[in-house]
Amino acid sequence: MDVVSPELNSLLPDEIMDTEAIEDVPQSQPDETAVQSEPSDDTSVPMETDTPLASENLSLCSDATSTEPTQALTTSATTGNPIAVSISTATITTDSVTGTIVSTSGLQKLTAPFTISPANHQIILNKVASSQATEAAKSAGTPQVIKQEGQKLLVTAIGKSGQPIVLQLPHTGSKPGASQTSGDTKPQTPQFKVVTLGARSELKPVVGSAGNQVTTLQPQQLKTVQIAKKTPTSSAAPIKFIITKTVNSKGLSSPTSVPPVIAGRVLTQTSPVMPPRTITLSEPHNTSIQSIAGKKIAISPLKTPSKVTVVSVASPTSNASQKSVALPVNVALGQQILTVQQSTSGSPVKLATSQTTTQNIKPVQSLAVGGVGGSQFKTIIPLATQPNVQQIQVPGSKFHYVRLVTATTASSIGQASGPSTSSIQTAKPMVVNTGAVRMSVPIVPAQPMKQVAPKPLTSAAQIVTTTQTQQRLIMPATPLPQIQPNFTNLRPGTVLAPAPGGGNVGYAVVPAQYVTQLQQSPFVTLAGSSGFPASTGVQTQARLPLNGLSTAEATSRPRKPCNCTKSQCLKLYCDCFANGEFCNNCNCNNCFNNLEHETERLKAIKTCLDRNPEAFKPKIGKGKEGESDRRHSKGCNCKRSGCLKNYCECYEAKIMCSSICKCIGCKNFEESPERKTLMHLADAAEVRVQQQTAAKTKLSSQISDLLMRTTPVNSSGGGRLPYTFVTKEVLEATCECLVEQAKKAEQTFQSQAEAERMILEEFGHCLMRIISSAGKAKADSASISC
DNA sequence: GAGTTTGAAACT
DNA sequence: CAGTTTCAAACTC
Repeated sequence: MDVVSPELNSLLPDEIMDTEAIEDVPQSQPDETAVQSEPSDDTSVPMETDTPLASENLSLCSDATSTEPTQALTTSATTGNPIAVSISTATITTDSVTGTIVSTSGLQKLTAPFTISPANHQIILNKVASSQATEAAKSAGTPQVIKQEGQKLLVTAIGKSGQPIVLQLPHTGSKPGASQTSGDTKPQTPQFKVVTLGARSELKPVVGSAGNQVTTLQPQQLKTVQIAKKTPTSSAAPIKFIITKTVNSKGLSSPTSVPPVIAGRVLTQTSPVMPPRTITLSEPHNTSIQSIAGKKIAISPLKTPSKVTVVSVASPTSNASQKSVALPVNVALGQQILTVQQSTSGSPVKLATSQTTTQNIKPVQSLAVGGVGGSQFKTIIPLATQPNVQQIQVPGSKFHYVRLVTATTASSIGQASGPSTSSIQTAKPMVVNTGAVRMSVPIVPAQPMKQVAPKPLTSAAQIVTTTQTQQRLIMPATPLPQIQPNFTNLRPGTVLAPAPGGGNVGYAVVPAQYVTQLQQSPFVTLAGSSGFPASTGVQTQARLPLNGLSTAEATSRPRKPCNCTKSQCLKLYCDCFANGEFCNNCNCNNCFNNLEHETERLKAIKTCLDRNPEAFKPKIGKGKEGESDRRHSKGCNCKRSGCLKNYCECYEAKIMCSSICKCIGCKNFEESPERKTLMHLADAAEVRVQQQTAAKTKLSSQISDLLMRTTPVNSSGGGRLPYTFVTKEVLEATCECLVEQAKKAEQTFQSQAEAERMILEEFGHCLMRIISSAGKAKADSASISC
């Protein structure tokens, strides 16, 4: 299936996005369990793409055209330690050297022969990002280098610490959007695919050089990379990735059948001759990657294993004990690298990529799921580097969500330049206003995709018109039927996230403040800063659609700041916490509901969920027949308020008590006269307020208008009020008259009372003269007009 | 703004 | 599950 149009493919940026995947070791922290996706854990919130894919395979395969941009997919899994993977450089040359190799540490081996290509087409992933380090690693150890022929693939070390990863990207010869024709000249050049998975934190950069082992690949091969998600629990265990490469040559008929996938750590390409090839690096259980036809990416950690998850998150702590959710999926299409990293709760992990590398990295992620035989699914996710990736934590959810700042994918387009060499650097990611954030909507597996209406990007330069460049946030889906937000109504910056509570969550709106906090958080650092402007998103405070409020309602009103003093904002007493929000601009004391106390917060979330799995679900459910049937999920227990005060959750939600309520003396029912009276009073009060507001507005308008109209005008005296004639000069003259009159009284030795009388009398005369003048001017004006 | 009331959440 | 305590919001003055 072609999800992505060829044009879109052409738009794919040449740059490679730095990717990092962190996997935590679950063992160290007890808290982590709640947060991370565990392989077979049902409780985890599934993150799904809008459209679930049937296959779990992620294929990064370009169509047969050699012009396809190379794609690199990298995923690294660390064991507890934060991993920094940086792609320092990616050079693509037109050389069509066949072959790629992969030699990783002993565990991973590529048996398939590859021709070794020199330094060309190399992508280096290194933790440190220093070239020196890479060199050292190279010399010292067993560098893993995968070289492929033109447009071919790179593979990376997986799960081996200390193993340098070198990716060599065969050059396609043309950048997307740029002169592609040049690349087409080599039809047989196999398309390049890069897959790096499961690398541990200790990945050492290795520069792929000619000397490395190479397995020869058949030219004209279509390669599909499949990466399976790593189970978080297997921290020490080698990560298995599935990389499927399907080789397809343009000229040759690509086999439509998918080649057998080889699972295991070992990358093998057995028969070089065989056109389709599959390399599997994956763990058997979970594959987090899926392709979505709708160009949507979904992350479903647990429940829907067959889904593609693309998330890049910086994990908050440097703490090695963190668990990491193995969501990392990297797929690269066309010279794009998708990096997914997810960390678990725990302390924030800082991901640092070398400056050098980050510069060259493009913030675009592309996910391709693929079909064999040239079918392509592509999901392009613009990723921004460090400032652009932001972590979002939702209570109850076991995932950290990443907010992707919009980046322009079009950079490649703008680059008319060099087909032969596409430097990753060329396109600098444009950080678009955060308001343009686009999110993918969590979806229940069976549900149709939902997506937030894309918002036009406003980035200044290098913007591709394609909508796919927009940012998206991927989140787990949960079934909250009552919350079927109209996503189009969401404000920019609003993030959709699973309602905490897991299980059956439908949709939840996560306030953009999360993003804000994330932005502000030092922990959220993805790739090294490439000088990208930090996203300065508008922070809309959207609330979870609690209390039966529609999303629009929830988003339209700002959340009230809490005033918690004793709960540390980590109990459901705190509305912020209960709504799955971080405290922001609150009046609370000793607040732990923030990123700085993520560990405690996650623990508290877990505690709440243990106590009540529905704790974070909206209390007001939507009835079957519409809003009128909205009712409190548990019912209220009011005793003294008659359910006619805001103490009552039903009344507060503007719904009537139902049979499940246990309230005493309830007056909050349809026929209740008290309720009707209250409603009338409320309505009357509201009307009164509105009227007052309108009156004030009108009065203000009138005053303004009056002032405008009465402003002295030089042009004519028509319509001018008498006082408008009291100009400065007139005033001065009047004062002089009065002073003169005072002097006169003084000279004549008048009494004080008489002096005052004389002055006042003079003042009266002055006024009369002013008024007379005004009347005369008005008459003149009238006569003129007539 | 301080104090009181209220009922959900938390605890036993 | 019931009773009690804690807590923060709602409310009153």
